[in-house]
Amino acid sequence: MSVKKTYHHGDLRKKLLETALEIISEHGLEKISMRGLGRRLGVSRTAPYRHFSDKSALLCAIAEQGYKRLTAAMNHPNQQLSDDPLTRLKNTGIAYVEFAVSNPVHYRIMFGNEILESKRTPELVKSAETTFNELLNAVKVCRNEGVVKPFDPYIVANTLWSMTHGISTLLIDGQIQAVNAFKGPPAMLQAVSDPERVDVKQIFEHMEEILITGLLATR
Amino acid sequence: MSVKKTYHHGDLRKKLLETALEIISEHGLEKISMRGLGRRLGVSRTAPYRHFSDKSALLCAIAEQGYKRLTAAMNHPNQQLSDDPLTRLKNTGIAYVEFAVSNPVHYRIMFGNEILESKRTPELVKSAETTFNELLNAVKVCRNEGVVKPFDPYIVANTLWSMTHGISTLLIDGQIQAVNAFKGPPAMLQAVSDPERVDVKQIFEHMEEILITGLLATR
DNA sequence: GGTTTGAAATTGACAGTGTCAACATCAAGT
DNA sequence: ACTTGATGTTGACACTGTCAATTTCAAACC
Repeated sequence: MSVKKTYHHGDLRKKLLETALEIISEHGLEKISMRGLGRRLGVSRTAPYRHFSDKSALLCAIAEQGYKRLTAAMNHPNQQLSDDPLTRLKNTGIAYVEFAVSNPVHYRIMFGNEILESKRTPELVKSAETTFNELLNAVKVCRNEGVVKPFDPYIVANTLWSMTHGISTLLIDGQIQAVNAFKGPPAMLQAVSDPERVDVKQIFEHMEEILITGLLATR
Repeated sequence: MSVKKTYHHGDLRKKLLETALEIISEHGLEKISMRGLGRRLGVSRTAPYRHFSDKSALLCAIAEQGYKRLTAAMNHPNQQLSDDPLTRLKNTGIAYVEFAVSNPVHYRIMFGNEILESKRTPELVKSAETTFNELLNAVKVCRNEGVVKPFDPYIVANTLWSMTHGISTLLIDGQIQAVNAFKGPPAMLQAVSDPERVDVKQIFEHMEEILITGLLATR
């Protein structure tokens, strides 16, 4: 297994993405740098620029990858077994949150402020749209089959997205008093304090019940 | 009105916070720098360090200010006129979103990834907790008065927070296809494409209706 | 097979950053 | 008058993103 030291790396682009994710997982999003990336890969400091015009372009590529994986997760056959469109919608939501929890690095890049809106690549924009349309379709099916009130599907989709995104954020990095908030129900505290064992389904189901049946007391 | 050039600035700390907000509003969050701040204030590059141990500490101070204003907005008498606790809860939500829309710089710092979790100042943590407790209390009152199903108040509060946060994010910078999503209902398109005229109430009320009465079709 | 060419990788350079350590200034209290 | 502690300054270090000019080399073409 000789390590041949060629001038041309071969598949630097792929390695760059891989290594970027490694560095971010290990040392945090703020530590990633084009130069450091080159250093770690035994390549010059500007070599990465042959594959990504920008630091922003690198992050866009990671985010794009994230959206594609997210879409795949939401589409995964396991999520779509049921005949009931509402169940499928719910499973889509669970898949979303599960993706966020198990891919926090991607998720943070996808929805953080590191990528300026003006610097989003067309590919990134497109894959984000695809993801959203996935959710939107699930909602539309529910509506067409009459299992859901005839609200505007866009609004419903955005509501669902807001909630799942909210849960994801809470789970990933306990914004504001979120972590404390979860101290209420013991099961959730455990879930949060031991991220490896988050029972996404359980948490999601609580919120989902609220969303489906409504908050208002029935008297 | 002579400009006296004293060695000691006088109220540099205050000026630093003000100017930081200016710079971020004008040039974006990624352009803020301790050195630039000193430069703009006609002071040396390390002078800001006399008032904020860190760049992170500066951002924490801004975020803290944000939480305090947010709490005040949620507590504002105008929001709390009604006798109906559910109406008051709803008004609290509206106040939240309105705060986010009219203080996007603060909001982004409060909920962005710029401040590492490990670097949050105790003051920041405390004011964030206070804000969350505000919401939590509004929920508890609803529950105690029986206008809301007896769900766990922590979960309800987190659900509400997720939704309001989601809307706020959508309104502030149109994540994923959010902006397109709002193209559905014309009123919302207008709201989003002309941020000065966002009718927060209208948007919030759609989502709020879903949350209150539930998504499920009543047959 | 030799030559051309274009992608990939390199080095040098510039301007900017956060932050530390040593130092200067000055208002206020002893 | 003297000390002192808070505030502001300068120099320095090790980084960063990114540009321009340059080298290397594998593959395509005659």
